[in-house]
Amino acid sequence: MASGKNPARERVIKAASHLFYMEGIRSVSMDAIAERAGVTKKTLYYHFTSKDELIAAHLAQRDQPNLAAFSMWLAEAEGLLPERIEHFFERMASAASHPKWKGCGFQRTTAELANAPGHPARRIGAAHKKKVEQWLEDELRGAGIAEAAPLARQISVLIDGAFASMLVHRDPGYARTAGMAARTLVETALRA
Amino acid sequence: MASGKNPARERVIKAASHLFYMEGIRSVSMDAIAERAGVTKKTLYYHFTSKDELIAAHLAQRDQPNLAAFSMWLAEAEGLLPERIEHFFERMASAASHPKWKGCGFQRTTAELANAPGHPARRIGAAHKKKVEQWLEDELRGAGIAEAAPLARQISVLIDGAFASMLVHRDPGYARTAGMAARTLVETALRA
DNA sequence: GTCTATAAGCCGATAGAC
DNA sequence: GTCTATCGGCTTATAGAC
Repeated sequence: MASGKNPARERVIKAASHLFYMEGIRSVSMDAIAERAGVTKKTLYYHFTSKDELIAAHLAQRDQPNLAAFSMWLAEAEGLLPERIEHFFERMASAASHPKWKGCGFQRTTAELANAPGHPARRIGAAHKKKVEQWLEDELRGAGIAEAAPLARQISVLIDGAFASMLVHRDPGYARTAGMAARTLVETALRA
Repeated sequence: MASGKNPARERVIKAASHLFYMEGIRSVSMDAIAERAGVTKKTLYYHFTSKDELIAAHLAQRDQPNLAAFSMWLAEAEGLLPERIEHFFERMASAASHPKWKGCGFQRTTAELANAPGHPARRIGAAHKKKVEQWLEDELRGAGIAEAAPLARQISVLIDGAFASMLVHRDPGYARTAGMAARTLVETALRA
Protein backbone atom coordinates (compact mmCIF):
# COMPACT_ATOMS: atom_id res chain seq x y z
CA MET A 1 0.00 0.00 0.00
CA ALA A 2 2.72 2.43 0.86
CA SER A 3 5.05 1.42 -1.90
CA GLY A 4 6.16 3.55 -4.78
CA LYS A 5 2.99 2.84 -6.66
CA ASN A 6 1.47 6.21 -5.90
CA PRO A 7 3.92 9.06 -6.45
CA ALA A 8 1.54 11.93 -5.80
CA ARG A 9 0.16 10.47 -2.59
CA GLU A 10 3.65 9.77 -1.30
CA ARG A 11 4.82 13.25 -2.18
CA VAL A 12 1.86 14.72 -0.32
CA ILE A 13 2.61 12.76 2.84
CA LYS A 14 6.29 13.62 2.62
CA ALA A 15 5.55 17.31 2.15
CA ALA A 16 2.97 17.31 4.94
CA SER A 17 5.31 15.45 7.25
CA HIS A 18 8.08 17.96 6.71
CA LEU A 19 5.87 20.99 7.14
CA PHE A 20 3.93 19.63 10.13
CA TYR A 21 7.13 18.78 11.96
CA MET A 22 8.88 22.02 11.11
CA GLU A 23 5.99 24.44 11.60
CA GLY A 24 3.36 22.65 13.66
CA ILE A 25 -0.01 21.27 12.71
CA ARG A 26 -2.33 24.22 12.79
CA SER A 27 0.06 26.74 11.30
CA VAL A 28 0.46 24.71 8.11
CA SER A 29 -2.18 25.21 5.43
CA MET A 30 -3.39 22.67 2.94
CA ASP A 31 -2.33 25.11 0.23
CA ALA A 32 1.24 25.09 1.53
CA ILE A 33 1.26 21.29 1.55
CA ALA A 34 -0.12 21.09 -1.97
CA GLU A 35 2.44 23.56 -3.21
CA ARG A 36 5.37 21.76 -1.58
CA ALA A 37 4.17 18.40 -2.90
CA GLY A 38 3.80 19.85 -6.39
CA VAL A 39 0.16 18.87 -6.70
CA THR A 40 -3.08 20.79 -6.86
CA LYS A 41 -5.48 20.88 -3.97
CA LYS A 42 -7.86 18.75 -5.97
CA THR A 43 -5.31 15.94 -6.00
CA LEU A 44 -4.62 16.48 -2.34
CA TYR A 45 -8.29 16.11 -1.45
CA TYR A 46 -8.60 13.17 -3.79
CA HIS A 47 -6.17 11.20 -1.63
CA PHE A 48 -7.11 12.65 1.76
CA THR A 49 -10.63 13.67 2.57
CA SER A 50 -9.59 16.11 5.29
CA LYS A 51 -6.64 17.74 6.96
CA ASP A 52 -7.21 15.59 10.03
CA GLU A 53 -6.78 12.48 7.94
CA LEU A 54 -3.53 13.86 6.55
CA ILE A 55 -2.27 14.63 10.05
CA ALA A 56 -2.95 11.03 11.02
CA ALA A 57 -1.26 9.71 7.88
CA HIS A 58 1.80 11.80 8.63
CA LEU A 59 2.17 10.33 12.12
CA ALA A 60 1.42 6.82 10.89
CA GLN A 61 4.27 7.10 8.43
CA ARG A 62 6.65 8.14 11.18
CA ASP A 63 5.77 5.22 13.43
CA GLN A 64 8.01 2.49 12.04
CA PRO A 65 11.08 4.61 11.17
CA ASN A 66 11.02 6.03 14.68
CA LEU A 67 10.84 2.62 16.30
CA ALA A 68 13.61 1.41 14.01
CA ALA A 69 15.86 4.29 15.05
CA PHE A 70 15.24 3.62 18.73
CA SER A 71 15.93 -0.06 18.19
CA MET A 72 19.18 0.73 16.41
CA TRP A 73 20.36 3.14 19.08
CA LEU A 74 20.11 0.38 21.65
CA ALA A 75 21.32 -2.44 19.43
CA GLU A 76 24.52 -0.65 18.38
CA ALA A 77 25.54 -0.07 22.00
CA GLU A 78 28.21 -2.23 23.57
CA GLY A 79 28.73 -3.21 27.17
CA LEU A 80 26.25 -4.19 29.84
CA LEU A 81 22.65 -3.09 30.07
CA PRO A 82 23.16 0.07 32.15
CA GLU A 83 25.80 1.35 29.73
CA ARG A 84 23.65 0.44 26.73
CA ILE A 85 20.67 2.32 28.12
CA GLU A 86 22.84 5.33 28.77
CA HIS A 87 24.13 5.12 25.21
CA PHE A 88 20.55 5.21 23.98
CA PHE A 89 19.97 8.55 25.69
CA GLU A 90 23.30 9.82 24.40
CA ARG A 91 22.01 9.12 20.90
CA MET A 92 18.86 11.04 21.75
CA ALA A 93 21.05 13.97 22.73
CA SER A 94 23.00 13.91 19.49
CA ALA A 95 19.80 13.66 17.46
CA ALA A 96 18.48 16.70 19.30
CA SER A 97 21.69 18.57 18.52
CA HIS A 98 20.80 18.92 14.87
CA PRO A 99 19.64 22.45 14.12
CA LYS A 100 16.40 21.28 12.53
CA TRP A 101 15.41 19.14 15.51
CA LYS A 102 12.14 20.31 17.04
CA GLY A 103 11.15 17.72 19.61
CA CYS A 104 9.15 14.53 19.30
CA GLY A 105 6.54 14.81 16.56
CA PHE A 106 4.15 12.48 18.35
CA GLN A 107 4.36 14.42 21.58
CA ARG A 108 4.01 17.80 19.87
CA THR A 109 1.04 16.64 17.82
CA THR A 110 -0.63 15.29 20.94
CA ALA A 111 -0.04 18.60 22.69
CA GLU A 112 -1.45 20.60 19.80
CA LEU A 113 -4.50 18.34 19.62
CA ALA A 114 -5.07 18.35 23.37
CA ASN A 115 -8.61 19.58 22.80
CA ALA A 116 -9.42 16.65 20.51
CA PRO A 117 -9.00 13.44 22.56
CA GLY A 118 -10.64 11.28 19.90
CA HIS A 119 -8.58 12.59 16.99
CA PRO A 120 -7.17 9.75 14.86
CA ALA A 121 -3.69 11.23 15.18
CA ARG A 122 -3.98 11.06 18.97
CA ARG A 123 -4.67 7.34 18.78
CA ILE A 124 -1.70 6.80 16.49
CA GLY A 125 0.51 8.80 18.84
CA ALA A 126 -0.60 6.86 21.88
CA ALA A 127 -0.16 3.55 20.06
CA HIS A 128 3.34 4.58 19.03
CA LYS A 129 4.37 5.36 22.59
CA LYS A 130 2.89 2.05 23.75
CA LYS A 131 5.01 0.27 21.16
CA VAL A 132 8.11 2.01 22.47
CA GLU A 133 7.19 0.89 25.96
CA GLN A 134 6.59 -2.69 24.81
CA TRP A 135 9.84 -2.75 22.89
CA LEU A 136 11.69 -1.54 25.99
CA GLU A 137 10.03 -4.20 28.10
CA ASP A 138 11.14 -6.94 25.69
CA GLU A 139 14.68 -5.61 25.63
CA LEU A 140 14.89 -5.41 29.41
CA ARG A 141 13.49 -8.88 29.89
CA GLY A 142 15.92 -10.20 27.30
CA ALA A 143 18.74 -8.64 29.31
CA GLY A 144 17.72 -10.50 32.43
CA ILE A 145 15.41 -8.07 34.22
CA ALA A 146 12.60 -9.94 35.93
CA GLU A 147 10.11 -7.14 36.55
CA ALA A 148 10.62 -5.61 33.13
CA ALA A 149 7.23 -3.93 32.64
CA PRO A 150 7.36 -1.28 35.39
CA LEU A 151 10.97 -0.42 34.57
CA ALA A 152 10.11 -0.10 30.88
CA ARG A 153 7.34 2.31 31.82
CA GLN A 154 9.69 4.37 33.94
CA ILE A 155 12.25 4.60 31.17
CA SER A 156 9.59 5.56 28.64
CA VAL A 157 8.57 8.40 30.95
CA LEU A 158 12.22 9.48 31.03
CA ILE A 159 12.34 9.40 27.24
CA ASP A 160 9.34 11.68 26.93
CA GLY A 161 10.64 13.88 29.70
CA ALA A 162 13.91 14.20 27.84
CA PHE A 163 12.09 15.17 24.64
CA ALA A 164 10.03 17.79 26.44
CA SER A 165 12.92 19.23 28.47
CA MET A 166 15.28 19.38 25.50
CA LEU A 167 12.67 21.31 23.53
CA VAL A 168 11.82 23.72 26.34
CA HIS A 169 15.43 24.55 27.18
CA ARG A 170 16.89 23.87 23.75
CA ASP A 171 19.52 21.87 25.52
CA PRO A 172 20.40 18.28 24.51
CA GLY A 173 22.02 17.87 27.90
CA TYR A 174 18.67 16.90 29.34
CA ALA A 175 18.83 13.61 27.47
CA ARG A 176 22.04 12.86 29.32
CA THR A 177 20.32 13.77 32.58
CA ALA A 178 17.56 11.32 31.69
CA GLY A 179 20.19 8.75 30.73
CA MET A 180 21.86 8.94 34.13
CA ALA A 181 18.50 8.48 35.82
CA ALA A 182 17.67 5.53 33.59
CA ARG A 183 21.03 3.98 34.33
CA THR A 184 20.45 4.25 38.06
CA LEU A 185 17.01 2.66 37.71
CA VAL A 186 18.37 -0.21 35.63
CA GLU A 187 21.23 -0.84 38.04
CA THR A 188 18.80 -0.91 40.94
CA ALA A 189 16.58 -3.37 39.11
CA LEU A 190 19.54 -5.59 38.28
CA ARG A 191 20.52 -5.76 41.95
CA ALA A 192 17.06 -6.96 42.94
CA MET B 1 -18.66 47.10 30.95
CA ALA B 2 -18.43 45.49 34.38
CA SER B 3 -15.11 47.02 35.25
CA GLY B 4 -14.09 48.50 38.56
CA LYS B 5 -12.86 45.67 40.69
CA ASN B 6 -12.22 43.54 37.64
CA PRO B 7 -10.26 45.64 35.15
CA ALA B 8 -10.61 44.82 31.50
CA ARG B 9 -6.99 43.82 31.21
CA GLU B 10 -7.34 41.21 33.94
CA ARG B 11 -10.51 39.82 32.44
CA VAL B 12 -8.80 39.53 29.07
CA ILE B 13 -5.88 37.58 30.50
CA LYS B 14 -8.19 35.33 32.44
CA ALA B 15 -10.35 34.65 29.39
CA ALA B 16 -7.30 34.05 27.20
CA SER B 17 -5.75 31.79 29.79
CA HIS B 18 -8.84 29.64 29.99
CA LEU B 19 -9.29 29.37 26.23
CA PHE B 20 -5.61 28.82 25.43
CA TYR B 21 -5.37 26.01 27.95
CA MET B 22 -8.63 24.36 26.93
CA GLU B 23 -8.34 24.68 23.16
CA GLY B 24 -4.71 25.38 22.38
CA ILE B 25 -3.01 28.54 21.18
CA ARG B 26 -3.59 28.62 17.48
CA SER B 27 -7.14 27.36 17.54
CA VAL B 28 -8.32 30.24 19.73
CA SER B 29 -9.20 33.46 17.96
CA MET B 30 -8.88 36.97 19.28
CA ASP B 31 -12.62 37.32 18.71
CA ALA B 32 -13.32 34.41 21.02
CA ILE B 33 -11.09 35.92 23.71
CA ALA B 34 -12.73 39.33 23.42
CA GLU B 35 -16.16 37.79 23.61
CA ARG B 36 -15.35 35.70 26.67
CA ALA B 37 -13.74 38.68 28.40
CA GLY B 38 -16.74 40.87 27.61
CA VAL B 39 -14.68 43.52 25.86
CA THR B 40 -14.50 44.78 22.32
CA LYS B 41 -11.56 43.92 20.15
CA LYS B 42 -10.59 47.55 20.26
CA THR B 43 -10.10 47.27 24.01
CA LEU B 44 -8.27 44.00 23.58
CA TYR B 45 -5.77 45.53 21.15
CA TYR B 46 -5.42 48.54 23.39
CA HIS B 47 -4.00 46.36 26.17
CA PHE B 48 -2.12 43.87 23.99
CA THR B 49 -0.56 44.85 20.72
CA SER B 50 -0.60 41.33 19.33
CA LYS B 51 -1.77 37.82 19.98
CA ASP B 52 1.80 36.75 20.70
CA GLU B 53 1.99 39.26 23.52
CA LEU B 54 -1.23 37.89 24.96
CA ILE B 55 0.09 34.34 24.78
CA ALA B 56 3.13 35.43 26.77
CA ALA B 57 0.98 37.27 29.32
CA HIS B 58 -1.13 34.17 29.81
CA LEU B 59 1.89 32.01 30.61
CA ALA B 60 3.42 34.69 32.83
CA GLN B 61 0.27 34.74 34.90
CA ARG B 62 0.40 30.99 35.39
CA ASP B 63 4.01 30.99 36.59
CA GLN B 64 3.57 31.78 40.28
CA PRO B 65 0.33 29.84 40.95
CA ASN B 66 1.92 26.78 39.37
CA LEU B 67 5.03 27.03 41.49
CA ALA B 68 2.88 27.57 44.56
CA ALA B 69 0.89 24.42 43.86
CA PHE B 70 4.03 22.36 43.39
CA SER B 71 5.43 23.76 46.58
CA MET B 72 2.26 22.90 48.48
CA TRP B 73 2.14 19.37 47.15
CA LEU B 74 5.55 18.70 48.59
CA ALA B 75 5.10 20.72 51.79
CA GLU B 76 1.90 18.96 52.79
CA ALA B 77 3.50 15.52 52.55
CA GLU B 78 4.54 13.69 55.67
CA GLY B 79 7.28 11.18 56.21
CA LEU B 80 10.79 11.00 54.86
CA LEU B 81 12.00 12.50 51.60
CA PRO B 82 11.37 9.47 49.38
CA GLU B 83 7.76 9.23 50.58
CA ARG B 84 7.29 12.96 50.22
CA ILE B 85 8.55 12.93 46.64
CA GLU B 86 6.25 10.06 45.83
CA HIS B 87 3.37 12.00 47.38
CA PHE B 88 4.15 14.90 45.08
CA PHE B 89 3.68 12.70 42.04
CA GLU B 90 0.53 11.25 43.54
CA ARG B 91 -0.84 14.78 43.66
CA MET B 92 0.12 15.22 40.04
CA ALA B 93 -1.90 12.12 39.26
CA SER B 94 -4.98 13.37 41.08
CA ALA B 95 -4.72 16.77 39.40
CA ALA B 96 -4.59 15.00 36.04
CA SER B 97 -7.68 13.01 36.97
CA HIS B 98 -9.93 16.04 36.66
CA PRO B 99 -11.89 15.86 33.41
CA LYS B 100 -10.78 19.31 32.30
CA TRP B 101 -7.09 18.56 32.75
CA LYS B 102 -5.18 18.85 29.50
CA GLY B 103 -1.52 18.58 30.33
CA CYS B 104 1.03 21.19 31.32
CA GLY B 105 0.25 24.55 29.74
CA PHE B 106 3.92 25.52 29.56
CA GLN B 107 4.88 22.31 27.83
CA ARG B 108 1.97 22.43 25.40
CA THR B 109 2.63 26.07 24.52
CA THR B 110 6.29 25.30 23.91
CA ALA B 111 5.29 22.40 21.67
CA GLU B 112 2.87 24.50 19.68
CA LEU B 113 5.45 27.26 19.28
CA ALA B 114 8.25 24.87 18.35
CA ASN B 115 8.81 26.82 15.14
CA ALA B 116 9.33 30.08 17.04
CA PRO B 117 12.33 29.60 19.34
CA GLY B 118 12.56 33.29 20.18
CA HIS B 119 8.89 33.72 21.03
CA PRO B 120 8.42 35.57 24.35
CA ALA B 121 6.16 32.78 25.59
CA ARG B 122 8.95 30.26 24.97
CA ARG B 123 11.27 32.23 27.22
CA ILE B 124 8.65 32.42 29.95
CA GLY B 125 8.05 28.68 29.67
CA ALA B 126 11.73 27.85 29.89
CA ALA B 127 12.20 30.19 32.83
CA HIS B 128 9.28 28.55 34.61
CA LYS B 129 10.76 25.08 34.23
CA LYS B 130 14.09 26.37 35.45
CA LYS B 131 12.39 27.73 38.56
CA VAL B 132 10.82 24.33 39.21
CA GLU B 133 14.25 22.77 38.90
CA GLN B 134 15.79 25.32 41.24
CA TRP B 135 13.00 24.88 43.78
CA LEU B 136 13.53 21.11 43.70
CA GLU B 137 17.25 21.56 44.18
CA ASP B 138 16.67 23.71 47.26
CA GLU B 139 14.21 21.22 48.71
CA LEU B 140 16.53 18.29 48.13
CA ARG B 141 19.49 20.07 49.65
CA GLY B 142 17.36 21.06 52.61
CA ALA B 143 16.49 17.41 53.10
CA GLY B 144 20.12 16.43 53.31
CA ILE B 145 21.04 15.53 49.74
CA ALA B 146 24.57 16.61 48.96
CA GLU B 147 24.56 16.49 45.17
CA ALA B 148 21.15 18.10 44.88
CA ALA B 149 21.47 19.74 41.46
CA PRO B 150 21.75 16.66 39.24
CA LEU B 151 19.00 14.88 41.16
CA ALA B 152 16.73 17.90 40.87
CA ARG B 153 17.30 17.88 37.13
CA GLN B 154 16.46 14.19 36.92
CA ILE B 155 13.26 14.65 38.87
CA SER B 156 12.24 17.62 36.76
CA VAL B 157 12.67 15.44 33.68
CA LEU B 158 10.39 12.89 35.34
CA ILE B 159 7.82 15.60 36.03
CA ASP B 160 7.73 16.65 32.39
CA GLY B 161 7.74 13.05 31.29
CA ALA B 162 4.75 12.41 33.54
CA PHE B 163 2.90 15.40 32.07
CA ALA B 164 3.58 14.24 28.52
CA SER B 165 2.78 10.57 29.14
CA MET B 166 -0.43 11.31 31.04
CA LEU B 167 -1.62 13.48 28.19
CA VAL B 168 -0.69 11.00 25.46
CA HIS B 169 -2.29 8.01 27.17
CA ARG B 170 -4.91 9.92 29.14
CA ASP B 171 -3.79 7.89 32.11
CA PRO B 172 -2.85 9.52 35.45
CA GLY B 173 -1.09 6.29 36.34
CA TYR B 174 2.00 7.54 34.56
CA ALA B 175 2.54 10.09 37.31
CA ARG B 176 2.71 7.19 39.76
CA THR B 177 5.19 5.47 37.48
CA ALA B 178 7.29 8.63 37.53
CA GLY B 179 6.86 8.82 41.29
CA MET B 180 8.26 5.34 41.80
CA ALA B 181 11.23 6.20 39.61
CA ALA B 182 11.81 9.45 41.51
CA ARG B 183 11.62 7.59 44.80
CA THR B 184 14.25 5.11 43.66
CA LEU B 185 16.53 7.94 42.56
CA VAL B 186 16.12 9.77 45.85
CA GLU B 187 16.77 6.65 47.89
CA THR B 188 19.89 5.95 45.87
CA ALA B 189 21.10 9.51 46.44
CA LEU B 190 20.41 9.27 50.16
CA ARG B 191 22.50 6.10 50.39
CA ALA B 192 25.49 7.82 48.81
C1' DG C 1 -17.37 47.06 13.22
C1' DT C 2 -14.48 47.09 9.21
C1' DC C 3 -10.62 45.69 6.51
C1' DT C 4 -7.71 42.42 4.03
C1' DA C 5 -5.65 37.99 3.84
C1' DT C 6 -6.04 33.36 4.04
C1' DA C 7 -8.03 29.16 5.75
C1' DA C 8 -10.53 24.47 4.58
C1' DG C 9 -13.05 22.21 1.50
C1' DC C 10 -15.70 21.52 -3.17
C1' DC C 11 -16.52 21.13 -8.18
C1' DG C 12 -16.63 19.98 -13.39
C1' DA C 13 -13.45 18.44 -16.76
C1' DT C 14 -9.98 15.40 -18.83
C1' DA C 15 -5.94 12.44 -20.34
C1' DG C 16 -4.19 7.94 -20.25
C1' DA C 17 -4.61 2.91 -18.75
C1' DC C 18 -7.17 -1.18 -19.06
C1' DG D 1 -16.18 2.91 -22.49
C1' DT D 2 -15.13 2.92 -17.74
C1' DC D 3 -11.82 3.91 -14.16
C1' DT D 4 -8.10 6.28 -11.98
C1' DA D 5 -5.49 10.20 -10.93
C1' DT D 6 -4.80 14.64 -12.12
C1' DC D 7 -5.68 19.75 -12.86
C1' DG D 8 -7.31 25.18 -11.70
C1' DG D 9 -10.55 27.98 -9.86
C1' DC D 10 -14.19 29.04 -6.61
C1' DT D 11 -17.05 29.60 -2.08
C1' DT D 12 -17.71 30.57 2.44
C1' DA D 13 -15.94 31.36 6.86
C1' DT D 14 -12.82 33.27 9.88
C1' DA D 15 -8.31 34.87 11.07
C1' DG D 16 -5.45 38.99 13.04
C1' DA D 17 -5.21 43.70 13.17
C1' DC D 18 -6.77 48.80 13.32
